[in-house]
Amino acid sequence: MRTLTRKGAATRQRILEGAAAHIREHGVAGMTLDDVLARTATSKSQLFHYFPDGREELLLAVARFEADRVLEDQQPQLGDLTSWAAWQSWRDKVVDRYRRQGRLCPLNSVTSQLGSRTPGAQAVVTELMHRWQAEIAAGVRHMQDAGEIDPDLDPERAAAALLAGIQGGVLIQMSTGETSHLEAALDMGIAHLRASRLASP
Amino acid sequence: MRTLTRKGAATRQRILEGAAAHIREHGVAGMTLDDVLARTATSKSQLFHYFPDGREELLLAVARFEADRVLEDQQPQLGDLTSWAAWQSWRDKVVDRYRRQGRLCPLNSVTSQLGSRTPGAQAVVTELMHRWQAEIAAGVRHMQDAGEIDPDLDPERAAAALLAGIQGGVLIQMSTGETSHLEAALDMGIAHLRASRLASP
DNA sequence: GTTAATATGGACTCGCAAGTCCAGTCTGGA
DNA sequence: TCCAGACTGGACTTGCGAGTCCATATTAAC
Repeated sequence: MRTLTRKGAATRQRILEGAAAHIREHGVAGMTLDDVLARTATSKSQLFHYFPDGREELLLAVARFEADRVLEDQQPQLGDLTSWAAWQSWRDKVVDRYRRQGRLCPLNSVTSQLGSRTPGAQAVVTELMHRWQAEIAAGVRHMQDAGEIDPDLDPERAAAALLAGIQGGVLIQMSTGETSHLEAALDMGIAHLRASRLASP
Repeated sequence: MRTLTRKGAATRQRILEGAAAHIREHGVAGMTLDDVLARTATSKSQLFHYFPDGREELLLAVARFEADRVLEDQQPQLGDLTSWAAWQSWRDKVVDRYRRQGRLCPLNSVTSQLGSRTPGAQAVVTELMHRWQAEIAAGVRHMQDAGEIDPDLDPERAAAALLAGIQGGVLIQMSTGETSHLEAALDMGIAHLRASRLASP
């Protein structure tokens, strides 16, 4: 794949997005290469032309694609956690995003299929978590500078806890279909940040 | 499968535990029925004799098996959250359990394979979450009765948030291999409970 | 001890889905 | 205009793994 013509790039993108859409609807286990071909009006040779390593490479590309969407979907709020109102607005956006997404999490689906071999999938998720945590931590620091959060609180550790709550809330939603755990985790996490200033002298 | 002889029950159990062990090591995607047969010294006909619906039924049985282990592994601490020391002891046990388990979560693996069809798998997880949350909530109520937690706090909601933090911490550990998020979530959740009494008048 | 149900061995079928191959078409630059 | 390399169609191979079948062995109850 030395160079891609405009047409080639478009085809590659069509395959990628078609695979992502199919996975969002049916999960990874319910996706066959032929499904993707049918949905995107392409042929086997095209798929292997743009993804020489076949299914595995395609799944990895989907993982990257979905990982990027996760953070994008939280902007601009996530990048601007500079007031309690902004935090609340971000919280609502996260809940709304995952409520829309429904019971299937493409990223979890893909990574748990690729599993421990193919370290690439885990690397994608790990990087996503780091970037996500960094953005939250930046918000915590900003509120500390504004005197709204106890300056002794470790921003990274607080962000890690909040992030874990989000992940768990989404995971539970995948089984129960309810977002109540996600909401409880976010609300408790934010409440803890707000209360920290009062608790410390 | 009207009645099982003692020998039959033992064989069934051997197959079940063999499958569970294989999944813990290689994930669901890396498990074939022949793998299980080889590992447990049984034959195809035996597997289909005890699990007439084949792979699907076996996976569901593994899910139940693992779900039971999750709560058992937290006892007796989880059932006796009656002092802050007990909470801390439970927290340590949870972290230790998942640190031992490593990067593969059998339950997540199984449910994400069985997916949205086979509602049974989701039901198993949902029930596990409910029981788990109920035990935590009981601990919260106990501490409220003891005057150690703000009585205005909703125990179920607090338990839901704490549970979400645990799930997310474990999920992140599956990618990163680190338990730091799990620890941060637990510590923050418990700290929030402890601080609640001080915050309210 | 007889008999009916239960337990076991292992060969066989069969379909699916990943991946290969080659022949043919299009595109862009010299 | 021409040609090298990019793009496309689709038939074909291949292997794997779930599930079936039947013959045989074992158990338990009477």
